[in-house]
Amino acid sequence: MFQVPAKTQYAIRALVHLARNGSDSAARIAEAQKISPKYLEGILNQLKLSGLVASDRGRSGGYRLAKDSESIAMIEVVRATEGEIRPVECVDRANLCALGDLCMPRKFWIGLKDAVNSYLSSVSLADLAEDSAFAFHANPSDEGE
Amino acid sequence: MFQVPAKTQYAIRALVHLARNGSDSAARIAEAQKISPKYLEGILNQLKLSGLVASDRGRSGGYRLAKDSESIAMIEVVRATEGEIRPVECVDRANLCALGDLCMPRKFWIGLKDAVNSYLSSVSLADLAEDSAFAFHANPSDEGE
DNA sequence: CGATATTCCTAGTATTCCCATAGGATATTA
DNA sequence: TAATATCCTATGGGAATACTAGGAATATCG
Repeated sequence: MFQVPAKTQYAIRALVHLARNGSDSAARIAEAQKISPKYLEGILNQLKLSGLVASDRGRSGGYRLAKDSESIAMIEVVRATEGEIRPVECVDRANLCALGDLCMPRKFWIGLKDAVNSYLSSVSLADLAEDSAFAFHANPSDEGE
Repeated sequence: MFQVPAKTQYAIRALVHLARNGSDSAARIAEAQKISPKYLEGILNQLKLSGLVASDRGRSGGYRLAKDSESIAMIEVVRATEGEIRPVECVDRANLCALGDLCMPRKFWIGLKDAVNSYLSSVSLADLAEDSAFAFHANPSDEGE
């Protein structure tokens, strides 16, 4: 469950690459990050449409971050590639659910959405770009074996 | 993103039905909950293998909860239908990731996993079964329109 | 005993989504 | 003008999802 699509993982790695290297072409990012070049092109375009990166065409063109990595929250990246966090359709449609009274788990899903949104909002691209070993979480998983 | 599969939604609704009604056949649960009957059969079987429900065959058989609804955490339900929460493959494989140094987002994903696990562990089936309007979350979403 | 109602098991299928590839049009610059 | 980019559209393979179908095994009730 909650398997993150390759597209989102690629987007994140590409953005970290830009945060660290400043500016680069899609082809070079793809090579450095071991991502299918043509596929990455489309992803970068999507990130551009969402305002996360800017691009320049032509011979010495390429992509760069459209704003400081500190001010890019990871939830923006996820929204850019996958849209809004929405465990079930009815979470953000007020009380309109086709199931009516059968939709008793709705508040439960809203709680899940809030938990995920809250975490993704608390981490910035800059946090990922600095490669020091830091903890994102309060209740760390077992790492010790 | 994070779209919850129909299977998991069905499992939850079926379990709430059992928590409220005590015991029932797959066919009647399916009818009451508007779920494809044959599909639900398989799901209930899966829940049985995970130890969440018990079953009796034969004419007056059916399904019932294998333990109190208070002691069934929602994470158990999710694990029963979808397996472990695992945003990316390498989250629970210590530091062994095929990407090696390129896997800088690993700690980020572990943090997400922890956030989701923590929430799903904090809610019980009993919480869902009582139909009073209660809040599962600390930072509620906008509900006001 | 026999009809009925149930769970249990296996196989198949239609659809959808994801990931990637291909080819080229458009733009910029050295 | 040649080279190097981004940008745009279309397409295909593969996997997963959500069912569907048919029946075997099991228990109950008259």
